[in-house]
Amino acid sequence: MSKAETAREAAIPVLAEVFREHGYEGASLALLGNRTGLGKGSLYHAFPGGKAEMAEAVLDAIEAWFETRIYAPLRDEPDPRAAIDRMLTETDAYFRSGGRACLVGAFALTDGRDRFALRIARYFTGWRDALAAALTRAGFGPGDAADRAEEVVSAIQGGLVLARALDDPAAFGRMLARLRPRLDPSGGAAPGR
Amino acid sequence: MSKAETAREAAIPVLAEVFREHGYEGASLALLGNRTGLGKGSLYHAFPGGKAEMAEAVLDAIEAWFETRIYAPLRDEPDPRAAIDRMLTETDAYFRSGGRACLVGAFALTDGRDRFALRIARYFTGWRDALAAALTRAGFGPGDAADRAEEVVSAIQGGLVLARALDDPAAFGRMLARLRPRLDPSGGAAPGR
DNA sequence: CGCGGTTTGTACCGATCGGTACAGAGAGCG
DNA sequence: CGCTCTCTGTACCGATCGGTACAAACCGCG
Repeated sequence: MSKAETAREAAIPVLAEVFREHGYEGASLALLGNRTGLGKGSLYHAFPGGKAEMAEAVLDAIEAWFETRIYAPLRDEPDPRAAIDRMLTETDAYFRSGGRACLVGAFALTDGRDRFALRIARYFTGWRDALAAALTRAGFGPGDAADRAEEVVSAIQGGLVLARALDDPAAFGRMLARLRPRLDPSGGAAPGR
Repeated sequence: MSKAETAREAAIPVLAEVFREHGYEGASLALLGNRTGLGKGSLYHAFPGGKAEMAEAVLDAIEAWFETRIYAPLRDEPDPRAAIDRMLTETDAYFRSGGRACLVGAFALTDGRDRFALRIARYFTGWRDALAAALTRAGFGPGDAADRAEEVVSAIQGGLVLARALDDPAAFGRMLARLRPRLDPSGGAAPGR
C-alpha cells in the first residue's frame, strides 16, 4: 500500500468526526487539515477531488461499516433474532450511547442533502430493507415487518437528534429500550394496528 | 410600528426558510439578503447583531408559534384528547406533511448546537413536558406519560430526518399514523412495559 | 553516493465570508 | 418648502473560504 493510501485510510475516521461535528459546509479545510495532522498538500494528494471526495470517502466508509456489521447479518444470519439483537448493541456502541451524532442524518437535514442524496438515501434504505428482511424471517408478516423496520430506522435518528438537542445521551438509550420489544414477534402486540 | 420593525417581522419567516434549508453556517448573508429582498444595510438595520441575531429571532418565532399553537393547548385545554389530536394535525401542517425539515433539529445536529444550545433544548423540553401533562390528564400514569411524550417528540424528529433522507415526505405521515394510537389511553396497550 | 518518483509545506489564487462606514434616498412633519 | 430622523445601497474591510502550483524534502533502489 502506498503512503498516500495509508494516509487516506488513516484520515477517514478523523474526517468523519469533523464532518459529524460541523456538517459539510462547517468543516473547513483548515479544520480538516489540523485534525488529521495533514497539510493541504498531503490532503489533496490523498483526496485529489478535495473536500467533496473526502466526504464521499467518509460516507462510503460508513456505509461499508454498516453493511458488514449490521445489514449483512440482518439479511443472512440464520438466527434473525440474534442478528436483530446484535444490531441494537452495535448501534448503541457505534453512536456511543447517544454521545455521537449520525453524520448521514446531519447531512440529510442540511447542506449535504443535494450533493450526496444518493448515498444518504442508500444508507437508510439499506438499513430499513435489511431489518425488514430479518423481521420477516423472525415471523412478522411482510407488511408489518416493513412498517416496523421503517419505524425503527426513523426512531434511531429521532433518538440521536433528541439526545443531542437535550445534551442528554441517555435519551438515546431509552429510545433503544422502547424499540426492543417491538422487534420481538413473541412479545408485545403491534400497538394499534 | 416603525418601518424597521415591520421589515424585521416580515423577514423572519423567510430567514427561517433559508436557515432551514442550509443550516446556520450554510446560510450566507448574500443568500439571506437575496431571499428577503433586503440589502445588507436594511438587514443590519433590522438585526444589528447580524446573522446570530437573525437566527435567534427565528428560533424565538418558532418557539412562540409552538407555544401558542401546541404547547399551551396541551397544557391548558380542558379536553386533553382534543389537544393531542390538534397537536398531530398542527404538526403535520407545520412540517408540510414531511416536505419541510425542522430547523431546530437541524441546528441541534450540527453547527448551531453550541451557539443556540439553550433555545434548542427549550424547544424540545417544552414540547415533551406539555405533551406529558396532556397525557397525564388523559389518563396515563405520570411515568408512562413522560415516557410516551419523549418517544413522540423523538419520533417526530426521526420522521423528518427519514422523510428528507429518502426524499419521501410520506414517511413522515406514516410515522404520525404509528404514533396516534399510542397517545390514546383507551387504545393499544403500552408495548412491552 | 546519485537517481527516480512520491510526498509535503508553503505561497498564492480569486471568490466569498460576516461585518462596518457612510453618503444619500426616503418619509414624516411643521 | 425645509428640517430631521429613519432607512438603505454601495463600497470597502480583513479574514477565511476551497483550490492550485510548485519547489524542496523525502524515500526506496541501484
